[in-house]
Amino acid sequence: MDSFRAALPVPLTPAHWQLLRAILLPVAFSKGGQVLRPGQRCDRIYFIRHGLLRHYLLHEGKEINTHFALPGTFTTDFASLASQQPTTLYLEAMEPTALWVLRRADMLGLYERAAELQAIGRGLMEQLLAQQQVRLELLLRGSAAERYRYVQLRQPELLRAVPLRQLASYLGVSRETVSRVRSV
Amino acid sequence: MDSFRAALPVPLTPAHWQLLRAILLPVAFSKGGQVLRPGQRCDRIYFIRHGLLRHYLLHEGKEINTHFALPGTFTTDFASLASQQPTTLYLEAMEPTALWVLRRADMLGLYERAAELQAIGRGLMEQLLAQQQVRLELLLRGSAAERYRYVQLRQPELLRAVPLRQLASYLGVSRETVSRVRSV
DNA sequence: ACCATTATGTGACAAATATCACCGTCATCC
DNA sequence: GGATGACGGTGATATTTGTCACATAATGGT
Repeated sequence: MDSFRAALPVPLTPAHWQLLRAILLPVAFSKGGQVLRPGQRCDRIYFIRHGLLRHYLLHEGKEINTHFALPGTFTTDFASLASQQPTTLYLEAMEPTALWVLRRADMLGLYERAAELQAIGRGLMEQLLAQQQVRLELLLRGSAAERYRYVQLRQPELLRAVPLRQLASYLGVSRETVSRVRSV
Repeated sequence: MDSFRAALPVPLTPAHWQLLRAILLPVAFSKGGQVLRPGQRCDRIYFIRHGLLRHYLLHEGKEINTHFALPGTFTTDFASLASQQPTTLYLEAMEPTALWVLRRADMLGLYERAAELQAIGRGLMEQLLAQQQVRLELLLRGSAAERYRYVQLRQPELLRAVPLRQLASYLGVSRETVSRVRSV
C-alpha cells in the first residue's frame, strides 16, 4: 500500500488518505489472466503492486503490444475509460500479478466528498499522458535500431521485464529484426 | 466563443461560464508564426478558433510532425504542461490562426473558487488522451497504405487541411511513398 | 532427468520503402 | 507576366526490413 501512496501525484493528508484507501480494491491475476478484453467497458484504473500487465490488440490475426505496465505504475485503457465505450484492447497478466483497483465511480463519489482529491485524478491522467508521449516518440524514431536503443535508454527496466518476442510488436518491427539489432 | 463553449467536455452554468470566460485570452498568429519552441515551458492549453497548428520535432535535422490541431479542438504539449519541464516540440501556425488561450495558473486559480470546474480540466485531459490513442493506433498499423487509409477513414478533415508533404512524416513514411499509396 | 514447449539466433531471399533525380503544375510576388 | 519556389508525381536504384526455414538455447512440467 505504501508503494501505491508513493506513486500518487500529490501528497495526501492522513484524512484524505483514509478516504482514498477505503475505495481501493486488491485484485490478483495468475499468469495469462485477462484483466480486460474487447467489448468490455473499462471503468477502472489499475496500480501494479507486483507482476506485469501487457496491453495488446489484434491486427490481422496478430497480437500487437501497445503497452507494458510495470510494478509501481498506474495503467488503464484511456479511450474506453474516458468515453465509456467498449474497449478494443486486451489487458493480460504476463506473470502472477497483484493490483490495486480504483473504480471510476468510487473516485467520482470521492470527489463529491473531498474536492481536493480531484487533483489526484488530474495528476494520474498527466502521468498516463506522459507514458503515451514516450511511446509516440519511440514509434517516430526512424529505424529499428533507433527504436531499440531508445527503449534501452528511456525504459531499461522494460528490456529486463519482457521477452524479446513481445518487445518486437511494441517496437513495430519483427522478432528477427530485434534479434539482429540487439546483437550489434 | 460559442465554438469554444461547445467544445468543452461538460455543460456549464452561466455563472461558471462567466468565470471561465474571464480567463480566456484571444491570441492570433500569422502563417509560420511559432506558438511554442524547444526550451520553453508550456503552461497553457490552446483552443483553435480557426486556422491550423502543427506540432513537430527535429530528428536528425528533419522535421517530424507529431500532431495537427484543427479548428474546434484543444491542443497543448502535455509532457511539458504536466511536468513543467522545457519542451522539445515546435508548435507552429500553418496558416493565419486565431486561438483562445487557457493558462494553467489561471485554471488552477479557478479551481480554488469553483471546484466543479475541475471536471473541465479532467475532461480536457481525456479528450487529449483520446487524440493520442488514435495517433498511436495509426502508427501501429502495418504498411504505409494502411496508415494512409486509416487517416482517410478516421481523420478525413486532416487530408483536406494539410499538404501531402507534411502528412508524410506524420505517417512515418516518405513523401514519395505517400504519393504512390494515394494514387492506387 | 527427460521431454515438450517456448524463446532466441541466423542465413537466404522477397517485399516494402527510402533515396535520388527529374518532371510539370500552380500559386505568389515583384 | 515572367521568375521563383512550393508542391505533387514518377522512374531507377539502394536499403531496410519482413518472411521462411531451420538450428540452438532456455524453460517448465511430470
